[in-house]
Amino acid sequence: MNDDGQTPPNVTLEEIARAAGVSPSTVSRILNGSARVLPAKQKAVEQAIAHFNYRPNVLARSLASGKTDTIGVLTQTVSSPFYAEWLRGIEDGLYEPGFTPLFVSSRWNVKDEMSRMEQFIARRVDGIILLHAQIDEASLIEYSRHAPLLVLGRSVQNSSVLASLPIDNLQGARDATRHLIDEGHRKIAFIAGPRDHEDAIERLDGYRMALEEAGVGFDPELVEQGDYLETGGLAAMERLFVRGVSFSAVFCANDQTAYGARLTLFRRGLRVPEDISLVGFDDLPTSSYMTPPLTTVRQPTYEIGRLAAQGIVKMIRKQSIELSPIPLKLVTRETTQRIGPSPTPSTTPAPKRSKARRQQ
Amino acid sequence: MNDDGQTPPNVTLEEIARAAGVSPSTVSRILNGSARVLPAKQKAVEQAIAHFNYRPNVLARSLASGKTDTIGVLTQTVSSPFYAEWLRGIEDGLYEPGFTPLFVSSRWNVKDEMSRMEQFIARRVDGIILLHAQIDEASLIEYSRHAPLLVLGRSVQNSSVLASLPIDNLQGARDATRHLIDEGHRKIAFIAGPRDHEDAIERLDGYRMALEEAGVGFDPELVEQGDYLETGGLAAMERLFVRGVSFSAVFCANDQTAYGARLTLFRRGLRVPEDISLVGFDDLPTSSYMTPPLTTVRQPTYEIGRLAAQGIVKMIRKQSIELSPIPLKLVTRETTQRIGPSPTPSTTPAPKRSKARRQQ
DNA sequence: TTGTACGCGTTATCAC
DNA sequence: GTGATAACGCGTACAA
Repeated sequence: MNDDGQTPPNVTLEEIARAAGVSPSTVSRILNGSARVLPAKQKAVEQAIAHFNYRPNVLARSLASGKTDTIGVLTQTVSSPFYAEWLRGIEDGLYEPGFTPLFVSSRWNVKDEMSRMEQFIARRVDGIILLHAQIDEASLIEYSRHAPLLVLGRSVQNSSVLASLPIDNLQGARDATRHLIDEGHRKIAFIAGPRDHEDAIERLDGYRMALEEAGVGFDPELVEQGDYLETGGLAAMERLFVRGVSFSAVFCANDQTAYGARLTLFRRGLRVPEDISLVGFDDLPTSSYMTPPLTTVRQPTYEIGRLAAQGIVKMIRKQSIELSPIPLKLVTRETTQRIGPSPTPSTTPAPKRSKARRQQ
Repeated sequence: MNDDGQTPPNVTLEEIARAAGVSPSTVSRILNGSARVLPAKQKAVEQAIAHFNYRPNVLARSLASGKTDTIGVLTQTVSSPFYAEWLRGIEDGLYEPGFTPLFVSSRWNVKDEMSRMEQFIARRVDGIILLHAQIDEASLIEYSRHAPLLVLGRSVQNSSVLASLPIDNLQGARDATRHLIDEGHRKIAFIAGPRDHEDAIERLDGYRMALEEAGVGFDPELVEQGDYLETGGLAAMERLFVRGVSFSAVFCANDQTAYGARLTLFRRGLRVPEDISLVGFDDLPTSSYMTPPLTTVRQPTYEIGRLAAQGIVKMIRKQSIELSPIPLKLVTRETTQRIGPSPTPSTTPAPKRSKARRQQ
């Protein structure tokens, strides 16, 4: 255990105290600013700290103080471009109040989600943010006895230690579909997300609702199953053609699905939007760089992430918070186009051009 | 401090011991399997654990044992699609050996990088993986005295506690450029990455080297400055046109840059690859879904991440590791096309079609 | 095989 | 203001 040159020379608070000729408590006080100390001692300690390059042991500190300044963040996968923005927002929002996020992925698996939650509790995180968690509500309540929980993209029975920030997928999908209808489309296909995803179901519902509200009627034939991934969109689009159904527009449950669908259209030599209009959902950073730029429903993920970070911190500090559902907004770009007998007798409506949106 | 129904009912090892009628050390032994215990006691303890829903306090455990089973992962930004794959690989690779990654972003800022390193050390992580870190080598060596370091995308003086896994950007860029030359291109523009990024410089060098090797010669006029982001690619491409230089192909320092450049081409009504060939670098998951699918240099990021995870674990266990530089491979898709007087007297070469590549 | 006692590095509660 | 002293929850020699 002696210094062989390789052993980490981790200095302790006690050694600093000895070097500075004060007691450990004084050093601790200076470190935390928890009380006034004579300037002379203050200086001596600071010099010792600098000299030995002392770094307080976070674990010991947490063990003694009972708080870790750590927030567990349960995401489905760190690698999805969609979650990435959320994580960035959370990280940024947590930075200023001095908390560190602990990101883990559960791979869309409820069992994994629960084991990750156990890990969080074992690590004594001060709070937890869950993204699209599928854990049942009873378990959430149980977990919330250990640390405040903030659930994103879902609605649960709120309490002082369990909050939720729902996202209005239904409204977003309805707006998008209505936009296509307004542009004259009647045969609008839909490529759905995973059957067991709450938000995927809501988006399907929004699509259906808009159709019915407009008197167009919902046609199951026009719906194909996707999986929120590019491959799924690609295959679903292909099946739509193989089945021979006719349509002038396609609404995809998310942007990645739209990317896949767009490739199938390209393969088949169909133009977007001249032949087929295309709409996505999420507004991923790259969607404004699709060819042509994708019309989609924007989810302000980064901002939501920041909101969530601020929210969980407030909960930890036992302050009350109120979270109103996040509204989504349609971003009209260039993959949609008016179709059919135009109400106004224009000859060839020029394709609209919205300015390219900046990506951070 | 009494149970008011809200206080986290965190059971301790000692309470388990009392409930099971054994000593704390016995419980500890059972938890860690560090010694044989009478089946009867074993069972009693396990029942108590289940009954009280006991979860060992990770902090206390780490403080006592001196290891945290945690790996600090310093990334530049969690939100980049490029890093996302690395992180996923790292997380997966760390899972089996029982380590937890601690992801933090330094936002391409050396000062942030160093403060994050301090945090890692303060948290007593068992090892650290750095992605594209710009910290000077002397500091790295200093940090490596506290925990083994593995540096990705860079080459440093290796030791038993400091390893690096270089990525051969130069070779990748050279291959890509050579491919364009082979296809008959002579005027090949290049949109560079940030001036202070080592890999960006290497890619520029590879481009230049290929040109010189082929006797085409390097022309500074054909080089524009980008920033590895879509906006940068968009603007750089635009400047290329404004400056009036002529070219038949564009090689972008990374895929995101290519996305931006592609949009400018679209805006100007130029077809890819019929009018201009386009090549990227990285092979992001969405690049195979670009319209048309992007020819690019593939970096096996996920696999590199797994390799890194395994590597750092070995270093922690004081096993020797050997990391050979990662070769990159050109993936020929549909944004490049033969040009000019074709050596073989074909009339109109049909655009090549590679099968769409799966994403994860 | 099992229990006791101490240490891990801090914070917090006391007196002084 | 400052310094002992006792937690914090667990691992682990050491002894039994």
